[in-house]
Amino acid sequence: MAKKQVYDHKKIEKKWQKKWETSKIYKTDDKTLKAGQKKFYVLDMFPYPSGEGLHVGHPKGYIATDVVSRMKRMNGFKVLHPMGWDAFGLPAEQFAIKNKTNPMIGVKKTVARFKKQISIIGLDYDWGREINTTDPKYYKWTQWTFLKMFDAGLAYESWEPINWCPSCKTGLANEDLEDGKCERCGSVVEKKPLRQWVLKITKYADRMLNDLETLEWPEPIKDAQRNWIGRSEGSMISFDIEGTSDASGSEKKITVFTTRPDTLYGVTYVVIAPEHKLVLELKDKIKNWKEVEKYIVETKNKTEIDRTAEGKEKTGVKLEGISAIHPITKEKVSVFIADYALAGYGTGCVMAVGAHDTRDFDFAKKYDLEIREVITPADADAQLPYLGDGVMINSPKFNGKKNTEIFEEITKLAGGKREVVYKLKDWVFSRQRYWGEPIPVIHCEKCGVVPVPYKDLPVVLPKVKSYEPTGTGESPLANIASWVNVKCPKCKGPGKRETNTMPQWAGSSWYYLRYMDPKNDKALVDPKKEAFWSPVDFYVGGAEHAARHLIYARFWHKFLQDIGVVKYGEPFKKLQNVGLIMGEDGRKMSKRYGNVVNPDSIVETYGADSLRLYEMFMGPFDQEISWKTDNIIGVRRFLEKVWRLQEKVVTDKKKKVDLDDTTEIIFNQTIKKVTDDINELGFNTAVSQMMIFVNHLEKVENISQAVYLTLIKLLAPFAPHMTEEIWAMYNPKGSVHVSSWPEYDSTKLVLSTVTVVVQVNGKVRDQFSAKNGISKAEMEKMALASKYIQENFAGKTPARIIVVPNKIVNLVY
RNA sequence: GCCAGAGUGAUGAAAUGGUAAACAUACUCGACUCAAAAUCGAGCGCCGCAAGGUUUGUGGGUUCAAGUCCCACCUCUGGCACCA
Repeated sequence: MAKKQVYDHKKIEKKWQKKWETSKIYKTDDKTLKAGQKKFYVLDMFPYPSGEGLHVGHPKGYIATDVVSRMKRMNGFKVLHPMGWDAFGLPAEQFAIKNKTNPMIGVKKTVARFKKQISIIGLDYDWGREINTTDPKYYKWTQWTFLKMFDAGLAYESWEPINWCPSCKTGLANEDLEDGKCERCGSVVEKKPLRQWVLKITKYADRMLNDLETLEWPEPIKDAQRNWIGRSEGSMISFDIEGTSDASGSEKKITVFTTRPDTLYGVTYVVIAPEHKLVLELKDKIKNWKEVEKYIVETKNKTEIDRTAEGKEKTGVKLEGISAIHPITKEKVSVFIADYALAGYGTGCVMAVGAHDTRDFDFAKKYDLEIREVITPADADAQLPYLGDGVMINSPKFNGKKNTEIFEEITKLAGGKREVVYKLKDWVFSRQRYWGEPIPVIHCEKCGVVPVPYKDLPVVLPKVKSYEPTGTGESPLANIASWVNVKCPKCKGPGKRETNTMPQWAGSSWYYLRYMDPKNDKALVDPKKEAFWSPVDFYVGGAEHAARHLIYARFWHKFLQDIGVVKYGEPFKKLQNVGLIMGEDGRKMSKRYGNVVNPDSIVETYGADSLRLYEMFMGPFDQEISWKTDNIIGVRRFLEKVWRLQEKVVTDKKKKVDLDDTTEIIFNQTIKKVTDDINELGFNTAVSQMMIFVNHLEKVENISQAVYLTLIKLLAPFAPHMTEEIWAMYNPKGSVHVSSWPEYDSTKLVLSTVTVVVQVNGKVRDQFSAKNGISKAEMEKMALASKYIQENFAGKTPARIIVVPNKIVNLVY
């Protein structure tokens, strides 16, 4: 190659980013969608555009999806790789409060900044599909889906307690609390019940659980979802409360849910959650009511964090004067309230078996209650509480049986029934804040809750003077009389708009569908486009969304399936988590620690291609790794080596360049490894394989154009700018990014000569080279003839010989 | 407390049960240079002058062979809703 140019990343990257923009090579073509076409929808969890801008950790996932999408495009797939903004939520609102400007303005600025930072990295997004959850044209459909849920009876109003800071006069999320105190002002946080909109996500618990099996997700994430949904099979069993029979003779009951009905004979007391309504109903019979009431108040003022932070120490109060009747033995058992029972799970009541449950054991020990063993452990040394399986004792009719085999029978005997219970709670879907989608309903004195007619959507967020919380717990929207007061769509009488807004999760629960058809004003998504692109083939984002975002989106999707908007039952077929990039000091990148590195400066100094390559090379993709600017020089050197290889490329077509054996093998191995590794997200090893190949090519005198351009193709997804520049030198028209992905010759992956290791008792002692495919017998012979064996074991016959073809002969003496 | 993940050179790391440390950074020495940078070459787990020995958090086990599988433990990271 005659031309000797320096690798000038600034010039090259600017030039191609511009060219790609004008040539639109990354535009997703959906004019002609046919069923048989290969499609690949690859998606990043879209960012919240904060004022701080991007640090080098953010683009790691974007670069990975970019590498994958570029390879898929070269493989002949129709690729959908979009980007957008999840821009509702607190930070923009707080910015607005501070600057007294509409959050829309702040969002515009931060989006522009983010987009610029993302753009200089050279990602192949189709920006024609950019979406923003705060755009009324977008949230029209968020509101539309809410109305559909309302129509389906899945949205209801309920009084739910929130964490309330009496000094800031706002509601707080659990994460805004520190030891039960407001993170910002330190006041003790109270529980305050507010009227909320709630979505019946629990209706989908079973489906969400079962369909997990169909997903190619990391097992830990599936586990997190299973735990979040928390299905348990158990028994509902009732204990009569002594002396509470009414006129008809039936008594008040304490109904417990238990996963261990087999331990029923071991019940020595019963626990009711302090906030359970049954406690109030029993008020007149409780002799120590004052004490009980005090405990209830204490519990109420504890936040959930507080309640859980207490760790092992169990507290509770005995309800004096109250006894429950054991449903089988008819024995009297005492009744406690204790905050380790939660009203929100199961029935809110627990049957306590000190001998076979850790919490019950701790509690029984503390209050000196009887502990009655009903299962003999398989292991005689086992200590109480014994949680495992065994043989029943102290349980008439069941003694001698295995505990695992009596669940049904004992439940029946106790007059109970088997039931399935979920941990999953319905989704509290309203926020008393300004910066969110207005919930599209109207409250009418006569007609009650009336949905806004579909034709009136979107209900646009009005401009207000103050974005501050009102102090009453209501959204700032409540202060805008002109917006709040409307006619009831039904009776035309006076009505008031709902002033609660939706949580940030709403917009992100379905955005992947909007990318398929971003400009559609008639429907959430065109059914043909949905049918073609669904599901998302590959979804990448942080593991912190394992439970919340991914549960909400799956719920939302399944609802849309039920009303016929989507056909496929799951939104995200394959999921991969990005490992965080930490600061050089090993801590999270944050302004607070002063360890933030911006991509802009790295791109300036080393180039976007080096940044991309480094983030892919630095380690396993899903692992958390510390950033190290010093190490970028390694991938930069690699790119320069690739660039310099041009000097060895033979362009004269008459001159034939033969591949020597070794080069040919490494060449084919490299194609295979890079292809396989990208598919399996082993980006770091894909890069190192290319390094090995390039290091080898440096030792070779001449390189054929075909081999060089194949290398360029393999490298193109990682370093799109430099490879495009090199490609253009040999192919003035076209782009490497729409060229075809290389294939390897599977007959040329192994050298004709292999090194065989001679081991004695598993330790390496000698080695010899042999022809690839050498027979086992031949290997054995050569091993016995090796120098080490001759010198140390001559004449001795090994007790055993293990031969691993082409690799190892292990002699056992 | 529960759930999940991770412990390998100075550092980031690699390794279908089959030669541990590929690739890269840092470092040392050398070549080129008046010099420096860049580049190239050599070395680089630990002990040892060497021969050799030894090494994947700790302790056991399975196996001809263990970083990899099993059991127990320790440490770190992330998540959590004491879930009956």
